Amino acid sequence: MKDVCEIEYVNKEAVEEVKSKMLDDATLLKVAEIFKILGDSTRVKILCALAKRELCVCDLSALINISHSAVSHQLRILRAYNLVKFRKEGKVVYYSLADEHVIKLIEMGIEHAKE
Amino acid sequence: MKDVCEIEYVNKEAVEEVKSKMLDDATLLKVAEIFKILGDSTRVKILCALAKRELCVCDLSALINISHSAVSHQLRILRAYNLVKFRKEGKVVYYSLADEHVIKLIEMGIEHAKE
DNA sequence: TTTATATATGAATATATATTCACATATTCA
DNA sequence: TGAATATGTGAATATATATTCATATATAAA
Repeated sequence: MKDVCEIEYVNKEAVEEVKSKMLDDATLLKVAEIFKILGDSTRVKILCALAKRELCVCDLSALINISHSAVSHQLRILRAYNLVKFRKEGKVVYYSLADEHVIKLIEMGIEHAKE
Repeated sequence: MKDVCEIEYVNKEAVEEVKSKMLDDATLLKVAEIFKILGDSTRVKILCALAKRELCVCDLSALINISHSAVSHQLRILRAYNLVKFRKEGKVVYYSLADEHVIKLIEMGIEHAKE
């Protein structure tokens, strides 16, 4: 790939300039990763719901009309990325947002979506 | 699914309250959609690069070390969502960001990633 | 202790999608 | 016109992942 490009049109200065200014790959990969988490409507719905109020798995299941299992699987992912926290009360597990940061991101997405 | 939930634990008031406050499904789907676009490292790299400077396909290919074809496919997606614009100069097609809005979103993602 | 219920999870399945490959198109230049 | 080059794109492939199903775990209640 690289050697092919040597003999093709490439504005080397431009490429070098941008390369020096760009964030490292690892960071950009992390950026894509967080967006990938937000890039699923079930997870967006869960996060938006939890932004309004603490809810249990069954509530979320009823609210977004999806099986408990599916909700649980998605909550697992959201937990893994520290986007939600939870507390147990007997059999019931209540989920809420880990912090307000995620909502800021989603709100920007909403702005974009509404355009 | 719905009737199963009738006989299970559901805090109906909570669910109704949140449901009334939530954005409609169509909007949330659109939100997830824009995040899905940003949820790929190749596309994030392309957008971050274009945020610095207008670049052609071959430049992008060399910069992020991926085949022309792959870049072209991703640019097609970014074009479809009006995230990038382009101008032709002879054989060469120069791409740039459609607007600064996307970068705001990515910058928030970077903030999150750097935490 | 037995039963019922809320949640979690592994495996299977179905679907989406990123990349590659081959080829098409468009433009420049000899 | 014909060759070279930059980009675009359809099909195939490989991989990721969302959901379902079956089952496990944990807690409460009978």
